Amino acid sequence: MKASQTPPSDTKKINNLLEIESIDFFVRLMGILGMPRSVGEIYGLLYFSENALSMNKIANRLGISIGSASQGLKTLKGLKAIKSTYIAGDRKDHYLAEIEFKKLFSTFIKDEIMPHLESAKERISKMENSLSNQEKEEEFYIVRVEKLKKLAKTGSRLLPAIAGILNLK
Amino acid sequence: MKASQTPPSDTKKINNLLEIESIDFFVRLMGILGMPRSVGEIYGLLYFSENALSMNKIANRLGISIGSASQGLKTLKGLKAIKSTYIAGDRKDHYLAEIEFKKLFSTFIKDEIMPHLESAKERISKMENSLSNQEKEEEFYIVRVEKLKKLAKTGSRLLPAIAGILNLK
DNA sequence: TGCAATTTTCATTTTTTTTTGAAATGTTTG
DNA sequence: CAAACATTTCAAAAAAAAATGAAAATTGCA
Repeated sequence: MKASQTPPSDTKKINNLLEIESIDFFVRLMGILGMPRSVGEIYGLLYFSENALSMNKIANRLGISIGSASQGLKTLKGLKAIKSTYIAGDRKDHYLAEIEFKKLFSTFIKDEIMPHLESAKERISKMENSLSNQEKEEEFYIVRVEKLKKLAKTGSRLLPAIAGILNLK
Repeated sequence: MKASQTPPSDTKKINNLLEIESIDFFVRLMGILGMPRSVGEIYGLLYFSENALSMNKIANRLGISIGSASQGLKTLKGLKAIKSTYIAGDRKDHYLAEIEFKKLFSTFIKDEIMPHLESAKERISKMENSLSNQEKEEEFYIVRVEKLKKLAKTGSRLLPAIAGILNLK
């Protein structure tokens, strides 16, 4: 039990306006990316935390279960949105926000969106195969399938390009 | 009651492989955009339908309630992903898929994402205001707030740019 | 205008997703 | 290596989102 230096306020529930706004902000942002509330909360808390926080502190301050905290941290690690640091003389893992958002977004595109594109291409092939010989002749079906192929192609170009742009800036 | 021309197969449940694949495809695509299953189903059905379908036919073929169908069509109209056509001698509205996806995506960006950006900017201001005088001096807080502002700015540039690219292609 | 057809709305139900927390697993060090 | 601490897992509970369907509103035409 270390209690030498007063911990700023890491131990109790979130208190100040800044944290509340930050959490609110990231809960919404993560929400757009389809991430659960807890993921946004954790990131929002870490974003304005000057020192690394352990899982327990995070769960305590946010008032969420350690199960949620564990799961949320795992997700954030996967997105490369946080990093762990080792704190001398402490057994626990401690987490810091990765503040380069480009990393978060490009990981998101690469890991969450691109795989969909791959399976989309397969499904488009299936559609082509399931066209009857009659349908294969019809302008209507030809155009629809072409459009889908073009969509997949555009996606395959555009998404990595976006991820790339993010990595420059 | 009109029954002069045999309706292709609009009346009964979805049957062929092509429709199944199409629905599957668009359910997933709409899912990525955070839209409920019914929205993807409706669009997927319309996408390979050569003739316009009424709400009732849609609900019937998909086996969903008219409430869902109504709500889903409303969403799709909002996204400009479908258009209504008038069919002579029929009171009902009939719907066709808008196959220019660019329209769908740019509407999505404009209507679903950009508004978030606006409120994000407000929230960033709130964070700035809630910094204590002490915090205002600290590098740490200055950097974090700056990063957020940059994020908002990048979003404000990049998203409309993407919508623009889609509208050219 | 009045009526029947169509669509929308919305309280309720169903389904899906997220959270919880206790047990299992893993890890460090005395 | 054992025991104390930390983390993960996962079945069950809670919460959130979506679908249902009947009632209300709207629409168009006779």
